[in-house]
Amino acid sequence: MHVTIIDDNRDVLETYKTALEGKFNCETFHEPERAIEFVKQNHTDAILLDLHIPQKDGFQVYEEIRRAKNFVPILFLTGDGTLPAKLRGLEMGADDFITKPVEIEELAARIRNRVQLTKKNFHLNKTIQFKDVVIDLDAHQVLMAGQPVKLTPKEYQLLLVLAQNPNRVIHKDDLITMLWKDVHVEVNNLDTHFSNLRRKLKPFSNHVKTLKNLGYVLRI
Amino acid sequence: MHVTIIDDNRDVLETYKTALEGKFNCETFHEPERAIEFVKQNHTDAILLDLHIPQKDGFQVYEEIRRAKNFVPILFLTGDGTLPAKLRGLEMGADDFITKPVEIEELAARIRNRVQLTKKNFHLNKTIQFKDVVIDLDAHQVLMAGQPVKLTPKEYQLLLVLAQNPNRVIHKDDLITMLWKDVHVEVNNLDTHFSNLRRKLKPFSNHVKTLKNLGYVLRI
DNA sequence: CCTTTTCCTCAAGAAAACCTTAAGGGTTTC
DNA sequence: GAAACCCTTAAGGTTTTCTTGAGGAAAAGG
Repeated sequence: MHVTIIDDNRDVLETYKTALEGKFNCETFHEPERAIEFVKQNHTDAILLDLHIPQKDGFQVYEEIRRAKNFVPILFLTGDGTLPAKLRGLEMGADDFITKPVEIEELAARIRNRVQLTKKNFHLNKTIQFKDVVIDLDAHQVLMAGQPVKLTPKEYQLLLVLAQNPNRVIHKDDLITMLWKDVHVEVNNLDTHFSNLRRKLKPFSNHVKTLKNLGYVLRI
Repeated sequence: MHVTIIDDNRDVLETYKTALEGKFNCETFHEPERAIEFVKQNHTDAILLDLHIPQKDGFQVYEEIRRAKNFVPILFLTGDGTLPAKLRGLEMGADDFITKPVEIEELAARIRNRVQLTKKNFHLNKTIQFKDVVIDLDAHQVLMAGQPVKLTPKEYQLLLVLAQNPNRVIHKDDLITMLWKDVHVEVNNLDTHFSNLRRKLKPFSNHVKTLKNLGYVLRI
């Protein structure tokens, strides 16, 4: 199981890393930017996030990661156990809010707990079905009326992101970040792929809605 | 939101009930059997479960409820903060393990957090509701009596600001600042958007009141 | 009751965002 | 080396949304 730990204090980072090393594979970061970049591009089962990191506000880091990976468990682990901080963290949808000091065993248990619960729920949506359209997330395949639809990688990625977040608007910027990382492309590029996707997905394509100035959403 | 609280100590039960009463609809039980029966037959958004209840082991109660309702959030709330208890509770898949004493605000936040996460996993969105109008924040969609209402971005923003501050007058200048930042626009522009919004929201629109020389307010 | 101010509605032009098509350049496959 | 496939960009057309001004209605204040 892979756990990503983010904390500005290298000593603390090292402490937790060694303590958890036997139980998980740990990746540690003391620069939030690096961490965000890593998390976007690699799989991780859970993220341990300290609130007080210098360059960026911890809550802000949370938001960025959450936008990129909607379902990964993010646990706040912090020395700031004040009520307002807790309330805000929980309010934002953090998967846990753990105040230091904490026993390593409990910390590990809470991480495992979160990963376990996420998995339990995730298996609910391995395939997305609507009318005669089946999106099989595992098989990387889309079926319409039983017939496979041939999508290019970019088209499939787009559909996948939307399908994993049905009825949730995904911003154009986020889509571009997810598909192209840091490479700059024209916004129109995205439009073109959507155009092609819609053509191939007709008549299902009227479920792929555009929200002007915002982004796209899969309405089911 | 409905919360079911289970604790053998009636005083404690009463304490938490009154403390949470303003925030949730609470059902309290000091006999686990009754609680299990109730939970099986009624809807509840979350369950607060004390470990040390006499007739039955708390973990056992947990298992029974979990079997009956696989996805309802169950939070252990207990005075027994020993590590083994915590580990066991988390290991079993409890949604949280809270050690008394705990501030009511945090408790409430943790309950809300768990309910929210459960919704998210079932792809249920954050919403604001007034009468038969539902504002779906994730989908950026407004429903009236179940029917979608097509709003332009500006209209949606206006409605959202008012809905997030119900019964509070928002000054025109503030609205303009929120929607246009530093760009200068005629005040009439705002009026026009409100006019369009009201037309689309009829008959709900009589809740959108104008206060001359002050601003607008959403009266509920 | 009249004046002034503020607000509402309508209509039309302007602006912005979006969609589609087509063409060129990579890359992979045969 | 050719063909097929995919990605990217530009350009033009289309649609949607924004903005403004004007006239009338409603409220406020004397």
